[in-house]
Amino acid sequence: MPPKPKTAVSPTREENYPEWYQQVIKAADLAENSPVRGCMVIKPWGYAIWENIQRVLDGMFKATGHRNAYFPLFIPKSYLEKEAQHVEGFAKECAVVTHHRLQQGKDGKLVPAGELEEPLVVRPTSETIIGEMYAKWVQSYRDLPILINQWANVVRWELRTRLFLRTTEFLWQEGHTAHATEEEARVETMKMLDVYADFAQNFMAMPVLKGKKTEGERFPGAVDTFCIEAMMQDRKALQSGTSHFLGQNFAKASDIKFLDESGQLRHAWTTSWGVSTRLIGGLVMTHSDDDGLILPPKLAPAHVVIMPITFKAENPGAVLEYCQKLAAELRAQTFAGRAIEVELDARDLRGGDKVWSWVKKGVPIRLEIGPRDMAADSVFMARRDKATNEKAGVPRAQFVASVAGMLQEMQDNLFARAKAYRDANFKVIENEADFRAYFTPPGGAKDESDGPTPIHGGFAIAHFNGDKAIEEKIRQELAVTVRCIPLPGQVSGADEAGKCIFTGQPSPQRVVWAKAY
RNA sequence: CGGGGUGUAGCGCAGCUUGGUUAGCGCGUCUGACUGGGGGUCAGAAGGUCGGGAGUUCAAAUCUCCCCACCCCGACCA
Repeated sequence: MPPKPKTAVSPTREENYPEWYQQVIKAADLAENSPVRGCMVIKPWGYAIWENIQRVLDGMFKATGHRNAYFPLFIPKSYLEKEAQHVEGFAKECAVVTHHRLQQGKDGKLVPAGELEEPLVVRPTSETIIGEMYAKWVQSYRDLPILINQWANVVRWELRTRLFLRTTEFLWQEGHTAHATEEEARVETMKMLDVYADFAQNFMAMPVLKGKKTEGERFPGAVDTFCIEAMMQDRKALQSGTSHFLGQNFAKASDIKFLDESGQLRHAWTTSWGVSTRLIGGLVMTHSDDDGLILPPKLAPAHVVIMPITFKAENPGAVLEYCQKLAAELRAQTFAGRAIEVELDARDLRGGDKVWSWVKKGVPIRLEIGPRDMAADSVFMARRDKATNEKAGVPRAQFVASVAGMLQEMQDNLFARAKAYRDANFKVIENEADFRAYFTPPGGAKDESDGPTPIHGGFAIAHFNGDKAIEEKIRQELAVTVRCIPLPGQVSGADEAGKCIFTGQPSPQRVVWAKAY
């Protein structure tokens, strides 16, 4: 029997970060791998987080004038072929439906039959089919803008997958808008980028950088791709949301045309923007520790868990009743615009198991309530953002009155902690030698073929003149890429001109380099 | 699709080189008792086509051949 681990999750982040990530997901019961390779089963606790993400974002989309609709899962192959770069970008990872029926074969097994005249592609994204519909809906400038979002699943046949971060099928939302002018479409692109940044920082408590992608990292078919980039605890970057200015590329491919005020026939300008279940991976890797998940209160499926301690109570029923009454009191409180969510866990489990199960699930506040607490009319409280054994008795009334404030404080603490970590691992780099040293792990391991490399590096802020060949060379040699060209004011010192650290050529500003998911 | 590796109980593994009675171990699971505010102890129980097929042999988890699946690395990616 191996020695009992000191932490609820093993290995620890330090020991093996990728494995730790998997173990946190398992310990928190968020999701598991499915029988279908590369696809995941999102379990209730994980799905509840997604539902909270959906609820908040959906409200933000509605508030910015968007409406939900739903477009088909299947896209005729010919649609995908309309935009050249788009084809190139997605063709290699499409699931294709070629038949519509199964028949019993000679050996009794089912074989596909009824071949389709035109194969259908399972959507990897919906620009093409939505464009096709918009072309019908738009005749006049009076029909614009169209501001639509859809919540859907998409399939990208990835070769290497990781729960939440990259799966063959994933859930997301994709906004698709069409506008009469370039200016309006550009404003829309930036507006939604701001919505994502706002959501990431104020709800996920995940600091993000807003920036623009380089040509190589751009969405296939887009004119400009903007992104929010977050730093995980292994100091790698996670692209957490994207907003694309598509110019007239898709409007031309799908023939979205309208007559303007002067009677001129013009192509519309379109945008698209999305975030996915990958955000849950970001949530895990931003806040969690070696005891499991830590949830920002605003997205936690439960804010408070109450565990009645009834084993040596003379009257267990009274303790339970006290807990139920407390739960009702708490539910009457609001936090961040919704009722406080309370779990009352009266399962017949040993105390330790029960407590640790909620620690691992990341519930912000845990209450253990036994006869002694009831007698004192108090609660015995622990917070997930503090040490597990740091518990204290608090008078019940005081706790109820302060719970919302405490949750907000935890939300703020998580953000502050994540931001401090990110800022501590931001480094302005002025020459190539320092750059290479920064991204070379201790011990000098080149890649991860001999196991995970120690946590190292971070976000490097360095001048770069945009040479694609150099970007590719750095990617090959160091597995480091330009995560984004930060928008003005996002990174202090990034906006000034200088010289590219690789070529010495003039560079208009510094860009953000990092290893990425 | 190239290189490497692994398939034995729910999970992790031993056994295989040197074939030999009812195939083991750890964890987990279930039941009960004692317990219990840092995940406890004891007793008992369930659970296996040894990835599949063919062959060699008196005898195959073990040797041979074929097939399948999965994992890791590379190329590609939200």
